[in-house]
Amino acid sequence: MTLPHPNTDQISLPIVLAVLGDPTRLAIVRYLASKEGVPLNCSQFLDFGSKTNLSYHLAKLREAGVTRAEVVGTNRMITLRRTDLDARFPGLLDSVIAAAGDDPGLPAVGGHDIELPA
Amino acid sequence: MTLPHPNTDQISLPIVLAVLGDPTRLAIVRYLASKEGVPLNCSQFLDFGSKTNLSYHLAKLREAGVTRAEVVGTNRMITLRRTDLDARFPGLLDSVIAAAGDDPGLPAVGGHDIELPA
DNA sequence: TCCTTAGTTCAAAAGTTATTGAACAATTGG
DNA sequence: CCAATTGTTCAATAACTTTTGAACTAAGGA
Repeated sequence: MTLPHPNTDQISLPIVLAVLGDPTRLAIVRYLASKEGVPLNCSQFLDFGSKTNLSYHLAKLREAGVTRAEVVGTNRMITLRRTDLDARFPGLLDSVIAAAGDDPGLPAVGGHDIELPA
Repeated sequence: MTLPHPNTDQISLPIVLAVLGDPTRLAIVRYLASKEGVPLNCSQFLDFGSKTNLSYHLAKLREAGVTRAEVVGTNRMITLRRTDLDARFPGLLDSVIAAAGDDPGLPAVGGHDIELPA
């Protein structure tokens, strides 16, 4: 059970830009970038939309080649395709994330503080 | 007769990304970047669409803060807002233009060779 | 096995964007 | 003034995107 992803060389600039041009998806990518290296499942994005809506936006991100989704049991572990994006479009992701961080029109990346077991 | 443009600090990242996510507009921006410093009027973009359609796309670019349009007689001289974009979103425009140049899925920037007077 | 959890799929509705042609406005040159 | 040039606006349409709830699948635990 693997989900379809484009190869690195199939990632298209206009599609990536259009996908990042949606505020919900930009927020998701910002959050992923802030937790880089940590695979997150879909429930951890529920602040950004309903379950159904997230399924839609996460599929868009995956199909554009921005994220990778790995099936682990009933979970989809989502990661940023940072290495692939940097190889394909050097500097693009960094400048987008830096720009999003500076944009006062966008919400700060949420805490999502993890409750650690006592 | 001046056309409305956002101030530099009003330029919004998701809007810029969405605007650049359209292939026609990305081509226009690439062309503008390749002719940087040279103000172009709308007719010089006719390769990218019909007159009406260009009016639509150029308005989107202008309203997003990506281009500036100056009224000179019956012409609108179009320029990239490179300085403003670089100030607002450092590195973004450069990485987008570099990425577009590398994307084999996108057409090369057209020649539009100017006929110099003899 | 049954129940729960995680996420997808489907169809409908609502909203947005892109494209077109016809009509229009404004400036320039003859 | 008249005609040409430059570009906009309008209305219609087509196409696409986003959002929603209900139904569904698949894996895991009791």
